[in-house]
Amino acid sequence: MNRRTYHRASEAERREDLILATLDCIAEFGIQGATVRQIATRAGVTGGLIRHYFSGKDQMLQAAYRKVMTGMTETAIAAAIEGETAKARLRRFIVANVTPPVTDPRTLSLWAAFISHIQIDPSFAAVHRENYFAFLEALETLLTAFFAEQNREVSPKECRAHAVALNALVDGLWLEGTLAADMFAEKELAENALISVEALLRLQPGELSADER
Amino acid sequence: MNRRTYHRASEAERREDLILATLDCIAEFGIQGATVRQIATRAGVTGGLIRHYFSGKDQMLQAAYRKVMTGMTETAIAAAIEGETAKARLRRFIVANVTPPVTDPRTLSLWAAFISHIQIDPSFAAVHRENYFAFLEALETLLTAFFAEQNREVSPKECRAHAVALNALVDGLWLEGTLAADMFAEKELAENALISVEALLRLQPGELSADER
DNA sequence: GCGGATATTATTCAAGCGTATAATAAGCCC
DNA sequence: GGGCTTATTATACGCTTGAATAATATCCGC
Repeated sequence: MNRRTYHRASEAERREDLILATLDCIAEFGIQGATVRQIATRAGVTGGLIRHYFSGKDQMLQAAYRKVMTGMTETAIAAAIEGETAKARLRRFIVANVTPPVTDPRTLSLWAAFISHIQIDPSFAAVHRENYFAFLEALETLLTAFFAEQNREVSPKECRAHAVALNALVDGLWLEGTLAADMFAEKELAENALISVEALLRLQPGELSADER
Repeated sequence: MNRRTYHRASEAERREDLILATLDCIAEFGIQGATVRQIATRAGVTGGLIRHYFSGKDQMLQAAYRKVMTGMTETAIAAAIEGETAKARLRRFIVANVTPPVTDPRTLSLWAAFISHIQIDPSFAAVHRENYFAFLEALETLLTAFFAEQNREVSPKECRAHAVALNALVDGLWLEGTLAADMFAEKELAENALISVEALLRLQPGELSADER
């Protein structure tokens, strides 16, 4: 007859906990295994609470998707701004995307689970689109600054095409490197990424990849 | 009291039907919506039959995963062998991977749904690995032949690195082009792919992308 | 065309699902 | 520290799930 004792948390805190628990469950059991009860258990609460913070399970999943994507993009952007020159910033951005914590099997599982829902639920498509544009724009900005720094004239159209190709390469290496992590040493993947990027931009070999710090 | 009339199909035929129905359901309703009953309905049979051909739902999903992946790889390989020179074969292989029917939202949904299960179920990881190797090896073979044709000496190690980068680029463009199909004209994506590949291989601009048939 | 083998249907089962509602413990204000 | 608000628990509900079983329609060899 005795109820569980509990702590009344702040709204922000509780929502965060629920979202993190959602991601844990999806990563561990798949989107099928991420049930309301499982998530609640993981968050240390009871199932009913979810409906107090979200209008339903679907809306919570969507919030979780946002969290994953902004996490990935922000990690790479944060790494980039540490660089002192445009070249260094570009370089750091690329490397961050093929290096932990971005290359993480768990993150990839989550990403894929959400991607597979894009065609089914339009609200997931919107989240994807937001983040794709943010990533592409970040890349384009880095590129434009880099070309300017090199006194190299590149039309906006070319710049966009380069951004699309770089985005593809980075995404692809991220996939490969995370799914077949045992095949690549951590440095190897980053090295390949830099060499490939300098080739894509028609730079001199070593211009990005040479081990300058 | 009257039972449905039905047709006794051959094992191969029935398994095929069930697998196709499984893919339909995953694409349409997500992996959550791909229930035994839904799949059976789609295949025009009743639920119980699934257990007659597969030891369980999971094994059927795995068979469906195999089907999707071999389909994608084989389409690209089939396109490649039509080429007369090594260069043409490489070119056709690349283009096929960023062109319908490979760039198809449905295929991407399926692919992503399965990818998200790799970390959960080791048997899915095995399927992924098989196909990743097959794709990488196909690419490596095409590349080796191409370099030989060009009388260009490239060490096996370099060749492998190039294959990894090309694989990444192709996968990434496939993702981008399929998820944001409205942003790219069909030719535009293939054009970008070819220009990027020739850059990655340090070829002369236009060496692959110039509109030779 | 008949009989036997079996592919397929029909039905049942227990478990788990997302959601709704009512009871209650927690913590802040005065 | 007593009362009010409400975050949280507890419980119940109606459905759906994957799987197991029994009944039966189909078709092949003869």
